[in-house]
Amino acid sequence: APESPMSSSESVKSLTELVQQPCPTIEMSKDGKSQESSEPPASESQSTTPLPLSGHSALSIQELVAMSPELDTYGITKRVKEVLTDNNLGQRLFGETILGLTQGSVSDLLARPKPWHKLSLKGREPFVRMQLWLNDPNNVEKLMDMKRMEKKAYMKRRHSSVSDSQSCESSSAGIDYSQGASPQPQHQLKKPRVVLAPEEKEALKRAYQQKPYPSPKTIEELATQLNLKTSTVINWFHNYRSRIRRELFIEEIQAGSQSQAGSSDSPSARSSRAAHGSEGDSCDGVDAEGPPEGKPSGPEADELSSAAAKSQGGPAEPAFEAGEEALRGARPSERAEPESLEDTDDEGRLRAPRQSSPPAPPRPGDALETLPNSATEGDASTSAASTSVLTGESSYKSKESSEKISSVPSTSSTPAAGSQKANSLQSLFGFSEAASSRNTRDSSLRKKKAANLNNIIHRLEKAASREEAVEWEF
DNA sequence: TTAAAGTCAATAGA
DNA sequence: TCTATTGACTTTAA
Repeated sequence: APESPMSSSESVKSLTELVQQPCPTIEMSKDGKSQESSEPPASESQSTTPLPLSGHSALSIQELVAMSPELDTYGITKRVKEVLTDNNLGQRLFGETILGLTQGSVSDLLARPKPWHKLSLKGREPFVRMQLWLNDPNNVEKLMDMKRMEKKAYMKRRHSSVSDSQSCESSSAGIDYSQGASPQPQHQLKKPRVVLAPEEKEALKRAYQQKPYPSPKTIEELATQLNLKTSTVINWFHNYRSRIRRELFIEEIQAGSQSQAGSSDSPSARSSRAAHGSEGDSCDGVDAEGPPEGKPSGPEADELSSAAAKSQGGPAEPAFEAGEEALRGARPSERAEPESLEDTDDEGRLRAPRQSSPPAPPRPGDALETLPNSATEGDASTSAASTSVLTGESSYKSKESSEKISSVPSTSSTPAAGSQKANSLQSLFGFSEAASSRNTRDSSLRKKKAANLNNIIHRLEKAASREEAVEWEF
């Protein structure tokens, strides 16, 4: 990001002006996909930002991001969701035209926003775009227009293709057809998507509980036992770790916002929260937040924690047993000897489901639950420190910041709004509603944090083994 | 080099 | 048709 030579106050001002701009023009990007551009962060060229900045474009989006005050990502997504649903606008349209992201990414982003201070510059971009969009008084109209245009274009296309039977337009279509028609031609242009069986996921989760950062050897073993590609196992761990991390973030955010009792939730926002809350796990077993209304450990209960519990050597769990059975039948995977699948330390308790040893494996891990939740506590201070004059972006925030900070220090550093500058930005980046109030599920959160802590421990151990001298910060 | 962060895009389910 | 999930890939950061 371009470091701005401006003083903070100047940047506040310009940013304020910038974002407040009603935005007379929206040069719609021809196409949402702008990602590739990977413009150099320092680039001044405005042309590098194909998406509508919804405001004047003296600055590139990168610059905007760089000088943006801390934004309440959760509040922003909440509002965006409201606006979209209220106006019957889809994520795809919104994502492609406003954010330059695909539908899936948008869905993910809206459902699980990371706290601002946890985001990289790149990661902040969509939030800045969303904020700008929210501030644009004509945002909905514009999107509606887009929608209409798309529809029209679609109709037109369909029309022409109908009348002009032979060419179903688009060269790409040809590929698809040939692909579908003749299996032969190009051997899979695309490799088929791997879909892990529930049992495989279970096994991987248990492995994760045992070792969030498995050694290459362990990965190899897992892959062999589950009959998966090594890369699949590696990817799974990467994904799982990062998704667990995110779950923790939102847990904290929610815990924080609810602990300060915000009953002013708007219905739609509430419903959306509830919706994904009840969904349970978003990262497949990571459990977005476990049971919505405090069901302690039902079938839907926090998977992460239950996984931890499971891995603790608790009694065999029915579901799991079933899973093993399924795996046994489903996978022809010739499992190695009934030995510990893990090269794991001492206990080597983890076992992937295998034919030879159907009974539930002992599961280590429960102890985690009792661990202090220091897991993510680290950045509270740093983020707070990073909070600049620019902060104080939201009334919503400022209203709760103090409590939030005390209740959930690690969530998102919340600036204490106060200065005039902050106020001016409040109007800019202000959020109209209070945080949604939700029932806390402390234990769930605790468990997750414990898992995270476990994760950290692994890293510490790893680092220690490398004999690194480090100053640990937590 | 490795892990994290950020996305894509295929899919499933509503 | 829309949203959510998730394996894989790309980029970024350490």
